[in-house]
Amino acid sequence: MKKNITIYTIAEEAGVSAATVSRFLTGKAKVNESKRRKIDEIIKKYNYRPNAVARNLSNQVTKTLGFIMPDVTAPFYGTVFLEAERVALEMGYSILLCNTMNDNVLTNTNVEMNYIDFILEKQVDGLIIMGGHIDNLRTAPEYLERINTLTNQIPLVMINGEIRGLDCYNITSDSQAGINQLVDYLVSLNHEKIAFIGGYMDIQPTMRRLQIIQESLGRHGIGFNDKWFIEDDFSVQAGKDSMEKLLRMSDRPTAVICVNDMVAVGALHTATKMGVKVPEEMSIAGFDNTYLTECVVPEITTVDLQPKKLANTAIETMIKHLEGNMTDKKEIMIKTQLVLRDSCSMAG
Amino acid sequence: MKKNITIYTIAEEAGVSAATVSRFLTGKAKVNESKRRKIDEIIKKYNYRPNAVARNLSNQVTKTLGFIMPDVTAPFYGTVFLEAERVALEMGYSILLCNTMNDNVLTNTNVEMNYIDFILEKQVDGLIIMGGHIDNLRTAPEYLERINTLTNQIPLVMINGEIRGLDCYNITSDSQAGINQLVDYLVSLNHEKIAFIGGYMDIQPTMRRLQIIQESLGRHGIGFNDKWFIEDDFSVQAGKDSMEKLLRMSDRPTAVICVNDMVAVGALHTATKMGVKVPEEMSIAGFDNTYLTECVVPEITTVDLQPKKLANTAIETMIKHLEGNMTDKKEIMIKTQLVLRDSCSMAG
DNA sequence: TTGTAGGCGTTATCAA
DNA sequence: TTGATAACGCCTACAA
Repeated sequence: MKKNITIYTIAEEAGVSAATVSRFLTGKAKVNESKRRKIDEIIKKYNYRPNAVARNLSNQVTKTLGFIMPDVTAPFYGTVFLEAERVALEMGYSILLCNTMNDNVLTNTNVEMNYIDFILEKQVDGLIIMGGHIDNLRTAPEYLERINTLTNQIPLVMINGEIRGLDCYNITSDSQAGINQLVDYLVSLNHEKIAFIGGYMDIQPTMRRLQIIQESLGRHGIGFNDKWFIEDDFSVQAGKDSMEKLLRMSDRPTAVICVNDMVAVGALHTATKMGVKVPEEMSIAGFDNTYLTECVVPEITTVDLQPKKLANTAIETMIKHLEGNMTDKKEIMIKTQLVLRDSCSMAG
Repeated sequence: MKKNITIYTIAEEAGVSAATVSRFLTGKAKVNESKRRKIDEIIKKYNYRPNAVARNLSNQVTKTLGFIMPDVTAPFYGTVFLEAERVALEMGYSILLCNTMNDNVLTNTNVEMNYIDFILEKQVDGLIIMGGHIDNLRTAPEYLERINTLTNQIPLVMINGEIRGLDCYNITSDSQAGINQLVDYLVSLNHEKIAFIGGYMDIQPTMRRLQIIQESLGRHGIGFNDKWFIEDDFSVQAGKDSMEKLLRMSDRPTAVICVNDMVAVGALHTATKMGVKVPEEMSIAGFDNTYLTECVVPEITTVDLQPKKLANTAIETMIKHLEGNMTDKKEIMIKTQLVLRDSCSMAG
């Protein structure tokens, strides 16, 4: 049972009080030059590091941000997280990450709620939530209630969440612009039979995208065939399965917009395997502009959601808030933009 | 400045002492049924959660594991992390993740060393390190020194690290079996001109894999042409560039083993774009068996490193150690295995 | 079964 | 500029 090296160990050996060592450590008050050197020496001798737990308790601040998301493993989420971590670190904060993917997306909100409690117990200074139940159209009432009380307990930033009337910051991808560009582009390529695959109907981003597509098509006087909305999840496998369904139809679309790049990659995979040439016989477009789009041939045309921008806006907004530089703007939109690659061409 | 709700708030209102509330919370001692109910009621009324920071300080234990890796965004690492998080959570631990990717892989070890200090300050109970400098053949001496002292400060588990003589647990992929299978397979397909691309020469996994390939080929009486080892990093782009170099050679290999799946996907991308048919004209194999291999056409033959097994072995070993159920086995090998898909065929 | 008191490692206040 | 001392919120002997 060897004793911990604490600020007292250092103080004693340096012949000063703990308070002085503390001042040396925080740099918040002057310390005599000679004592300063002595303290520094002892600290090095013991390889002493201040105990962050004690420090946090004393300061009532942890310089830690909770980050809840479905799954870092998905390229889009991963990119957002990595950038968030980078920016946070730069600003002296660290991130406590929780993946809720194991939670059932459509029903059980227990995991996510437990995570929230779990994170709060750790006394994070702020909480960032991306994706997940937060944008489920039929969010369980008790969950909504929980989120609501949450906003009184801790500063909250939501990334692409959709719950209205919540007292928190919302960083949102402005899908409108990107989708309009995409639809205009497809129409300019003479596509009129356009499908939309992937995503759950119950979840806002899915519905929202579909809606905007429909409106956008409408502006060109083109209708959307409901049969060509194939609901599934957000995975590569979903893309594979959905594309297969489309290809088995007697009346096929000529272009497919996918709810994200993973689905797009899956769709491309199936089309290619079934001998349907992309883009000659079938155009495919994705969402997110993750690195996946550049892994496959043809490379996939997609809508860039600027994950890094999303991330650093979220972190900076949070930290500004925490450090008292309040922003009055609670709603921040991040532009999206069409990225042209090789997976779309003239409708056959 | 509203007051925090503490164990005292609860105690007072429930008409008991803080100690009793604490007992209720930890369940480590009996408390009278009626008081028990009263306490429970007050806790619910205030939505009270014990402060983990204070608890950690008091217990001298954080139930938190530090996890250092290069980049969660890479599918292999991401999978390992996610599984680690899952298992840890199940066992009552949480994970503090640090990505060192921003650190320059070949030179600067400062970031990684800073991360270590940073994590130690947070008083994690154990540290898990995967990839990174840890296996650089020419690790800076001061870094080695740091790692060495580290093993005296905190339990350490390394995943696929390669520093010898360190007093820590090593969870290592037994590449041998998988690679032998792969080489045997390629040779059985009549390949004799086999290339190896991606990875840094200075890093153990790269060198190790190359070595095993050479030995394995040797057993078949086949030599390895050094010109066909193309050094680069571990990215998709590396695969693209390396394949292009190979294809520009007058004397081309007929099969390419890639240091990981990302490189393999990149290699496939370039081959396809340059009109070289895979696998008919060029066989490609990867490493890791990440989901990427099933995103592309043809799907990629690869060596499965069992990332989940790696992860839960690491976590379980660590927690067993922490909770006193010492294991004497410090070196644990995880089997690897060839996974056949569609990217290899008979040498033309 | 319960309460009191001291400790976990820092920081901050107040005198000196 | 420095040193005592009292928080910070919880846990755990020890005593009752």
